[in-house]
Amino acid sequence: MIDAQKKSRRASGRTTLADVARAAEVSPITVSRALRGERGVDPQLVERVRKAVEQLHYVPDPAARALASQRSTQVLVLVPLLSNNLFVDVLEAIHRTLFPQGFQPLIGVTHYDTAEEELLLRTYLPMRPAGLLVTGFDRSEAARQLIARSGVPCVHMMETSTAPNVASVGFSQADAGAAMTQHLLERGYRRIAFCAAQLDPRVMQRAEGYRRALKQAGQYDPRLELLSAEPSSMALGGRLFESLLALNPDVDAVFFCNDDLAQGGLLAANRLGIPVPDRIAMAGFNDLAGSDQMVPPSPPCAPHANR
Amino acid sequence: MIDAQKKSRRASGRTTLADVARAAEVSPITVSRALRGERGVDPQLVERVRKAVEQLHYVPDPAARALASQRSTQVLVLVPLLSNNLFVDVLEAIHRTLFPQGFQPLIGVTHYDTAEEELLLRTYLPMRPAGLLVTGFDRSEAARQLIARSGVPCVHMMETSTAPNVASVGFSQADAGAAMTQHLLERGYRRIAFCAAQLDPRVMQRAEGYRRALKQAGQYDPRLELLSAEPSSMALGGRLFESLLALNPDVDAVFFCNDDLAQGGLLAANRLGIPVPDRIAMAGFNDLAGSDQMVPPSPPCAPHANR
DNA sequence: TTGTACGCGTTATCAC
DNA sequence: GTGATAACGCGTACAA
Repeated sequence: MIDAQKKSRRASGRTTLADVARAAEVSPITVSRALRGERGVDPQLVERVRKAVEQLHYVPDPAARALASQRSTQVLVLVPLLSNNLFVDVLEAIHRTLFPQGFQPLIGVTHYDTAEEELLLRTYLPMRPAGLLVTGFDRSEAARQLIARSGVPCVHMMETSTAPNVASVGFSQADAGAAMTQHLLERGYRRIAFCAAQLDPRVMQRAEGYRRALKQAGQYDPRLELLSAEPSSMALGGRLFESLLALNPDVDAVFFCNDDLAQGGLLAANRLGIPVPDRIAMAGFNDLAGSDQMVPPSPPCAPHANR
Repeated sequence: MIDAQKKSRRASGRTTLADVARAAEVSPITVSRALRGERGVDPQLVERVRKAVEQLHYVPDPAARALASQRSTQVLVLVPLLSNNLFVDVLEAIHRTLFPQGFQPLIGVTHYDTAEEELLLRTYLPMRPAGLLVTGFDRSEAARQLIARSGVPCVHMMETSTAPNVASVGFSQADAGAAMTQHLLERGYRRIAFCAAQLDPRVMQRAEGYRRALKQAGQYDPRLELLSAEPSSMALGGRLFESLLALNPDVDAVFFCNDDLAQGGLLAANRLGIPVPDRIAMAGFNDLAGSDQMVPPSPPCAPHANR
């Protein structure tokens, strides 16, 4: 039994890079380079390494990697909710993109709470994720500094920014809100209400777009805005719709800030025997599951990107 | 400039345990013990350490911890889907329990695909998670062995097992399916259909319970079972319902294996002008969001546990 | 292109 | 109860 066989007191039993190196008769660093696909390694050695890896069933240790390189392969992704399918779709797309490249999404849920987001950042940033994806720009100053000082590359999702050194991917929520309102105006509706819940920044930006479009058309009436800070739900959509009708009997269209509210509003209208869209038109947002099953159904949307 | 100050070529700039040890004038291992709340450390030293940690803004390095201890603080959680709110609720409950205890859920989505689950295990088990939560018992033999050989403590969710050395938390899906069917029988329904999608193990177990109850009552008719391997959705629920009526005009009740199917079936009935439950009764499963907004609404459920 | 030497930051082991 | 020492498994820096 030679030296290489002597057992350490702490042996984890794990096959290590050094084991592979011995088997392939190269130095450990060559194995490391070969495994990470670093170029500039003799193809013959790469092949020797590959065989040794296979024979020994070698699997790299992520913790040792992270410690030595100061970077893990996890990508921290912070979303407000999982109960809104919009974010589930986003997470699926992120996984489909990252995972095959050797990165793993690490999901954190903020519940639209900046304090919770801050806590998640404090917990996960020390893991030195390879990247960070956050939702929108609404966060605590402390969170902003945590991100900046961590040095972890950060991309903002679901909103856009033109600020320098800020990466973002999304669309203008305000423009989208204005476009929806404009569409209703073009269909001939004049008393267009806006029903919203959650009141997160993106909802408020859509509200801003709604106002902009109506003011431009000279049709803006603040009484037609019904905002609730409650979490969005079908039940709330129904209640908002009933309140709206009671407060403004002359309303002829409703722009719900999210599809679940719209679904609830539509079901309430069905219950109350109010014809849609003859008596009142309804518009939703985000094309959530089930909207195509309503009575009347929402029109088909263009297929989502990145599906 | 003394020895302790000499800069390594690779200084990461990070404050380390050793820094804290110097500041608190104790050895590194004492800091380590104090921070992990190991008992048997002099309270005065613990306090000195606490102060030094605060002054230096020390944050432990998870990678170094994981490497030295062979255990991370992440808990791998594998669920089939995020688009079913049932699993989102489960994940929320898991987070609420683990996170305050210093563990972080690491979410993986299998899409009911055993190959995908296996790949996730191969990717994440090398991170040496502190624990593993998987959904049900339906997995590849390779996956089973990966789990067993990893030595990571594993709990199975959503189903139960009496096998030795198997930890599980859940209820009997078969018994639940039988109970639902029994309830419909007791209400006087006789031609009770079962509409299912996805056909994952838990759905099939509920189907088994459905059959058991009907056979026992002498009312079982295989023609009343409508199973589709498609993913569950409201749209599919509507289609299944329409097929069911066309194939079995005498059906007087439907047990949908999941609430989204039931919602779709109910909306289809509304569209077709079929009175529910007068012409046909409907039952769903899992109490998903929105079921209380249907026409007629689902009766209120007991509050979920662990909320 | 390949290798040597060492550091990454922490915890296990064992002695005191 | 506390500490010295040596891992843990890999990547960086620099030399050859």
